[in-house]
Amino acid sequence: MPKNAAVTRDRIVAAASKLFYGHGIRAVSVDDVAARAGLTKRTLYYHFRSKDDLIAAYLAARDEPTIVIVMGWMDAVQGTLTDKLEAVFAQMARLGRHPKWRGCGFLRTAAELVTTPGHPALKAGSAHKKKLEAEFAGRFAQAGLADPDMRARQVMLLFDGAFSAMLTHRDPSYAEAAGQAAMELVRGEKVKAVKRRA
Amino acid sequence: MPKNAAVTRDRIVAAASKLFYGHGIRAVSVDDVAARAGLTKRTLYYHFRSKDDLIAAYLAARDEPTIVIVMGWMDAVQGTLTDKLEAVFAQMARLGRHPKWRGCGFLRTAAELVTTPGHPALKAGSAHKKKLEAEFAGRFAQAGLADPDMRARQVMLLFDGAFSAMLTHRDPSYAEAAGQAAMELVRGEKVKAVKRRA
DNA sequence: TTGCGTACACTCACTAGTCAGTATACTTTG
DNA sequence: CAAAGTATACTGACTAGTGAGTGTACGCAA
Repeated sequence: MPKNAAVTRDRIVAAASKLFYGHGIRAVSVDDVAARAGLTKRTLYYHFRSKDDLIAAYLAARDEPTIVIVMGWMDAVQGTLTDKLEAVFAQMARLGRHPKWRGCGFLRTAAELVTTPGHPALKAGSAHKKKLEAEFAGRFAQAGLADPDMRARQVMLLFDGAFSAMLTHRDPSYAEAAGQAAMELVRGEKVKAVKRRA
Repeated sequence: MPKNAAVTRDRIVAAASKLFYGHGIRAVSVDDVAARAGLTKRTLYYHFRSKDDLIAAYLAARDEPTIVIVMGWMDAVQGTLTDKLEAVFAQMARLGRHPKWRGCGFLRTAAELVTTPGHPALKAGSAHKKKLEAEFAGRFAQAGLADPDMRARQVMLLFDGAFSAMLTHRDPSYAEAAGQAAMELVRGEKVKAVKRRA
């Protein structure tokens, strides 16, 4: 029974997402993805030109939902900016405690594909991180920080550092340490913005 | 003419190091390493039990030299602690500008081997990062910071975050941003230690 | 009845690891 | 001290399996 092409495609991406995130890009074969999606490799190649295309689709599918989740953590908290930042990193630590957690899919993909500079998945990863940084910057600007862009960048560095350290040491407390640093950096900056906008 | 075993072993590790760092663990075959070392795969398997052993040897060989380099950056600077930190991250940015730079070998290996929890290479990676953190903590304690361990951890988070962001965006300026954050965190802490030690 | 979506069976290159055997150097023994 | 034996360091050819990607045929829907 031929299904709607978009539905099948989504099923393939969902299978790829589970496997690529869980085991890594190179560790997962196209056959594995096809089997998990419940169809043959030939069908997969009908919907995707190559494995590289599939990898790019995997990260593209993770972009928006990830940002919604992280910003959801932030916006769910009623309180000061530092309260919100604390929540973000606390939630990150919570994720890190889950047995199926395998770090940041974007960073791990960047690490694996480092030798193929123009790869669409790498562009997707870079764009994703920049979007997240911009979201932070927007929140920081609204809260009146003097240099919201700089602070957003610093928080992103702590964010990615926390991912890396949690992965390296399998210890979620690194996320909390990162949260403390983020709070401290932002606290030192508060309320200066009123003088700014000339 | 049979050579000294240690010499050959070192040549294999050197070849593995170049290839694993340059292309990634899974992207490099045992044949590739053997060819680069100028011997046959069978000889490589005479010196190493498995590819996993070779991976572990690769990271083990990078541990000490890496720490010496980073701490060398720090100790080479005559000046305040913040001057030293600025230098560390500036040197990091300089590395990132090199065309052969491929991020942090330890972090990339951790990302690739994430599905094999007990892997000796992962332990080596974790131990390496902890050692570097301890080196920072030692310097911070000597400089009189109130909580050198916490600050060292925060600096390591920025350090690994800078690696990740530089790799993601191919932009060394992230290391400089991380350096600014590190300096700010440490500056807020200075000289409190005199009151501490009860 | 066209063409979209699917499956089976296949290619060919590559992968970790092994088998059996060899040349050289060191050690033991008559 | 010379011959025989043994450990060391090494090789080429191989196995058994996996990798991405493809040629072709078939069924179903509009």
